Amino acid sequence: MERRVTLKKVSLKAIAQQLNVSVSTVSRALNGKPGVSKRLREQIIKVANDLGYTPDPLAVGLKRGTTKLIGILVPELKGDFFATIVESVERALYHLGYRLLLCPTEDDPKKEEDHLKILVNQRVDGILSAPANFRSNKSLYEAIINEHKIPVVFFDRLVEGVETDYVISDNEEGMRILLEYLISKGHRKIGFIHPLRGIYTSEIRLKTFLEYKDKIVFQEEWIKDGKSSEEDAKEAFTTIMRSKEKPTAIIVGSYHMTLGCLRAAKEMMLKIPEDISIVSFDDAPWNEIFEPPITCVSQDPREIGLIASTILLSRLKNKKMGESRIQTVLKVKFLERLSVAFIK
Amino acid sequence: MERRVTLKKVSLKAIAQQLNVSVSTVSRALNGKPGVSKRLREQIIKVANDLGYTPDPLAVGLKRGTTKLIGILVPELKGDFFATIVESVERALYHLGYRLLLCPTEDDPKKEEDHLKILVNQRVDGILSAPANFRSNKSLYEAIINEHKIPVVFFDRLVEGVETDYVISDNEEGMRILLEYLISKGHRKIGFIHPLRGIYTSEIRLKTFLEYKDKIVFQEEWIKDGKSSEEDAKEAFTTIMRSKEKPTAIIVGSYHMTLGCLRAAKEMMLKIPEDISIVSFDDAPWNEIFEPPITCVSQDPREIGLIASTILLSRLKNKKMGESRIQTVLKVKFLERLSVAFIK
DNA sequence: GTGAAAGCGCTAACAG
DNA sequence: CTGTTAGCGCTTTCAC
Repeated sequence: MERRVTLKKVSLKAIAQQLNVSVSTVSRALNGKPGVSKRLREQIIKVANDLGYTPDPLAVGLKRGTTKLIGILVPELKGDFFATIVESVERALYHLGYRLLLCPTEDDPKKEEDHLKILVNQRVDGILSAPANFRSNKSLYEAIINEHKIPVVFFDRLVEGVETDYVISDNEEGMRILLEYLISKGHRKIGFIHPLRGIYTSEIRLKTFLEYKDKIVFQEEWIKDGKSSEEDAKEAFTTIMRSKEKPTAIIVGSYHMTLGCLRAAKEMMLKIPEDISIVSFDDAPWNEIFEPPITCVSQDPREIGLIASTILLSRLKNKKMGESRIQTVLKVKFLERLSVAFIK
Repeated sequence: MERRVTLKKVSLKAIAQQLNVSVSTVSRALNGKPGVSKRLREQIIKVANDLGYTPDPLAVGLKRGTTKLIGILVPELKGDFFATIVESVERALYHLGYRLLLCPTEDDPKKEEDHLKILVNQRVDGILSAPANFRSNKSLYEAIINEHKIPVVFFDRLVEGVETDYVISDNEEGMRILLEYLISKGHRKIGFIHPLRGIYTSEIRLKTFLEYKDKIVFQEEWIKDGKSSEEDAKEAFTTIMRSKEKPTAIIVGSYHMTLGCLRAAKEMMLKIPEDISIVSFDDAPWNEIFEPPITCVSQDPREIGLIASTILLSRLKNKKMGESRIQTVLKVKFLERLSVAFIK
């Protein structure tokens, strides 16, 4: 009794003809609109099922202006964090009939802009975005929200000044935890390899780091832009560790870059934590398996994805939730492992 | 001289009115169709640019039956391999104006089926798929290809018997390399934790492993279904290493599962490779950083994505390439590192 | 070379 | 309750 597997193009018209009724009646019946006799409605539904009817989303979209498409902008997919968020979002939206238009930005505001314009053009119902830059594309986002009335929810990052929903982690707190921990372990000479400048999380973490200027031994050469990439972080790490005066600990601003730093340490035959202590932003499955396991502050990407989806969904349902913004800041979790030495 | 950032709904009609010509002329002009005077065409193009016109993809799709949408089915995003493929595909298709509809299947044929039906319904122009199962959904795929005429390109995996393009890796060869290597290192007691049964790569690797039955010490309890998951692999590994008679080496059928095995080894205080040798399918950035670095056969996800996209693109261009199928089998690369001991 | 008209599949007034 | 009509934005005959 297998369901027909080959759903040939069957339109409202086909159903209408088969029952000798008009297309509009069929439309009403199938959409649960009032104004169709119970008996006829049931017949129509039956025929529709038998024929394997599914509405043409293009036609519906054209007419109704709603596409059941959600655009999701992420800098990248590699490296578990954003991948997990996207998976989580997909699971939350899937059963409600929404589909994901995937837009990797590579942290390039220009590519982000292109994607955004296309999403508007495609008439997506909503947009989830981890923006490439905390300043760029501000007016574009505002136009999308205010003029095109497409709900936008930021996650992990945001664009400063854009009034909309978001779910991010407490990056200040994350940096403070890491710093306080290192200090408590006796470290004063502390370096920071931060993510690509311009990214919201990079700016916040850097800003918070700089607030500790006086509590630590501050040295310009120990602060480097790892550009969110494994290679650049590797180079940054190497440079720092080659300088005359070395730090005793380095804070690494993201999981990709942690890989780069570990690679560099390995090549330089540096023992962690004996020769250099390392702590990192973001956890990953392999962090725990490394020798030594890496101490870090972590965010839960699954939760971020779920919350972002939930917020978007409520906007979608409730077009007129008005000005009340849902802005969530998640606590980070501190995972103490073995990558930090105690300094006397 | 910034480009207008807020492209309000501007249609062909708007342009037509502004120049006092008909909509059809504008359409022709903008689509480079013959039958418009050079002068008029230029004017139209200018006005279109000034107004920031972009064709409505829904309307175009409805009319022309082409949507510039590509569906991509992957089991998951976590873990770099498929994430990198998707990124690579996106980069290849992006500049040609194609967008990705992301469909994570979680290796569930039912979810795969749902996604496929929706993709057909959405009238995607093409489908890239790493199918969840080497048998399921065969007739659905065939219907999509033959009846709906939507080109399908399999990557990494395929569905047996479905006549279409694909790009996969040489899994038999991969398994042979691993096995021969272990044997050359003196191993005879070899276990295998394979990916979820039913997945193409799992079946092939298992089949090839079994062909070595007579050249190794074969033991049922050393072969386990790691279900492509970290947890299941961890449990499988633990069980195997608790059995009375232990293998000296274990082949792990995918990168996720490698993490699980390493975790298990750590918990059981097993030293690699002294207590147990490990080799793995698929490489990952962290494989090299582990202590010891993991010996493996690897495929290049970037290349897989690129080839798959290229094939699809040529199908899209050349609807009538006819029966000639492009079926690519990529060589795997063997990366010898330090996770295998030499057994006298 | 250009315009008018039909229609893709659907929804939503407006009439009966 | 049901059918007719119009139209979403675009492409594509078919006339002129």
